[in-house]
Amino acid sequence: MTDASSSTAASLLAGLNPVQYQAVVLEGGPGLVLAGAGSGKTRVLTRRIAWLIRERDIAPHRLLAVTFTNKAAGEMRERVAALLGFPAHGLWIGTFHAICLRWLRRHPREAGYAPDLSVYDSADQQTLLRGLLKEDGFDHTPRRARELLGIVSRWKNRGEGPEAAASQARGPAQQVAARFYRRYQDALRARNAVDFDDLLLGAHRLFQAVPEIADRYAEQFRHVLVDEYQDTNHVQFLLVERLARRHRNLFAVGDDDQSIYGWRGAQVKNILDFREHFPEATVLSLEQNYRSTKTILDLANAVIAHNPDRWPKRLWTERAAGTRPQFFLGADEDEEAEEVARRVAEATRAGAELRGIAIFYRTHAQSRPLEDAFLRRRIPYRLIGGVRFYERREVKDLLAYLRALVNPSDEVALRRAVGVPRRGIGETGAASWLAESAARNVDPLEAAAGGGLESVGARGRSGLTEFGRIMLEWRARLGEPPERLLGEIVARSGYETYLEEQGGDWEERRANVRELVDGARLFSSQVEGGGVREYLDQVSLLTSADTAEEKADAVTLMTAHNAKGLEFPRVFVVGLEEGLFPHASSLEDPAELAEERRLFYVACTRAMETLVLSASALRRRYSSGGGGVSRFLSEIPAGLLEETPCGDAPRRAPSGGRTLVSEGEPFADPDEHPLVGRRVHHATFGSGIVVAAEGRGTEAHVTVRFHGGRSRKVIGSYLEWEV
DNA sequence: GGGCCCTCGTCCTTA
DNA sequence: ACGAGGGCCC
Repeated sequence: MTDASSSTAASLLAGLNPVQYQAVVLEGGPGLVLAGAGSGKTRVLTRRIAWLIRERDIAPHRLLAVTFTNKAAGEMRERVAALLGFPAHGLWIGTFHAICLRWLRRHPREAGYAPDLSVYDSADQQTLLRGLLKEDGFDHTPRRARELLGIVSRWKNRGEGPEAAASQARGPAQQVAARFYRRYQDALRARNAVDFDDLLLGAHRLFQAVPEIADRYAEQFRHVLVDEYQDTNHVQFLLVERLARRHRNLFAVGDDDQSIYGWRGAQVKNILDFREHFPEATVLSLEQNYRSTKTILDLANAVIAHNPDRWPKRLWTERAAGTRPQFFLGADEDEEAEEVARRVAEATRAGAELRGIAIFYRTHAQSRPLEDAFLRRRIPYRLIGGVRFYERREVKDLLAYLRALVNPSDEVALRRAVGVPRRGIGETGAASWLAESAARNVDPLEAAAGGGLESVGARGRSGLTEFGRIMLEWRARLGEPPERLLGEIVARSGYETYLEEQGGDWEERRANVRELVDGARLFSSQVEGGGVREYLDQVSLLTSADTAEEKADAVTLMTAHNAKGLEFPRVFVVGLEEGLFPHASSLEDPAELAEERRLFYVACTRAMETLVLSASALRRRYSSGGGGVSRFLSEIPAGLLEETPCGDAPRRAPSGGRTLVSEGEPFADPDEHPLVGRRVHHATFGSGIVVAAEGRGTEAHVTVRFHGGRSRKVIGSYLEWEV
């Protein structure tokens, strides 16, 4: 489906089915388009924007389009330009977060912030909250901080402040969260910082506090278009409702079956109640799927049918049945991954392109065995998400310098910057420095440069003074392009030398540092007037998909959440086990379980031609093998899924890495080496994994699940044991 | 005491 | 990859 550029009006409407057509040309009030998976909603959105600009003469700056990722925004912008034959300058298109940040930058005072505010990512949030918890003697483990931040985030996404939270907090965790909600907000404000939720909330408060500003935007935006409407939260609803109040042209596109962000406050309710909020709304339903073969669609439909409270619809296709989706069970995660890699290799021998193949999993931690398997077979892959480039330590270290320069109140950034490279200022020294600066009401960098801080020990003082001086020098040069300042920081802070001294994978880290500077250079060359502030804004709102290398022919590995909105000819969904997918934390709650099922539905409906599902009998980290295969598999009607063996030949000993040791050896100290879970090799049956054991030493009777899922009881001494 | 380096256990999903 | 905890050095 390529939208070729053309200059005739008809071409904007050509090739659309009747409902798509109606959606593109919808006028005179709000519209909700229920767009099933693969029903061409991106096409509808881009054609509609182009149509409004060209056929209805709406100036681009009077259109606001909200997308779910920056990448989607960029692609949509390009497609619209291609349709129009010229770029739509001035078009407001981006994620809610990016657009809200833009408003906060334009009206910081009215929103209650000083200019140059910092955007805190989840790591910064944790650093901040953990500090507060520690101060008050509360549990300040990362896990606890994450839990509390999750609770606070849900309040924020409902638009509830600390008071409302305090009055409704139930149970010990919520009460602690409510207590620290206020303090956390105060701490953010003191640092002139916002977290991701505050971006939305801040814009909402801005519109409430200064209705004239809201009215101005509501007047400006003749049309407001929102993609992935099922994943909007209450505050986002309030924002679009406010912006569409004047012209009533809210155009929402979404699919209640693909709502997968309930845990961060999204409410399907926004779709289900659309008619109540906008009684005059036109509701259209896109039910023809153009993406998947019939069997894949049938499978997905069968699973999602197990969810209650759905907007009634039935997705259909004209496509042929195609290849029946397959399932296989690996003995453990390594074997499962190995089988995925084997099938990928097989597909490429049959002519498949690697870029058309994707592997989806529930959690990032599952990528490791897959990466290993692809590395062993020398199959190129690209990993989306996981440890993202801009979350790497060396990258965050250097960006902390820029943040601290831009926003002198950003203590999280100041502490980080002063600590790397080491300057003799540790946690205590930094705390004294910042406390004394605050008490004396002086800028921390000025105070540091002055060298007169009494509370900082003699040993760290010279390092701190030097840090303050150099930072002040750089701060005076904030008008320079980001790459020049970054380059300066790298060179004069001695950061690369520091990396080298740290050893380990320092060369890779140094490469990342250089890539960071190159990225900044690219930014300045592409963004007009793109200074350090704009650069920081951009990197703090990047999505994991934004940094992916597009051109490479490689298999794509990502979480099912990241898969939303994408499609691939060949899809693998791995790790289908109770406790993993559905995730253990969802098993108690029917609503969360339904969301897991939607997530599985999203994963399956990405597939165009072939779909392979898999699980492993034993998994080291999560359900520890007790969970069994996912209930979602049993929800698939018998005829729609073909059970296939996992592998055929006994595994050859991998070259390098693992080694097989001779019989008996691991039994030298059986107490230190539990037998269950060990990988073994048998002369006749091949390799497998121990699932049960009786006795110990060479006399042990062990049950082994071999390749292909067959289990056998054998004597320990007949096996080679992998270490 | 403070700074810093080492090892070891833990990690769901994200703008 | 990150923090906690232990040990070493100033």
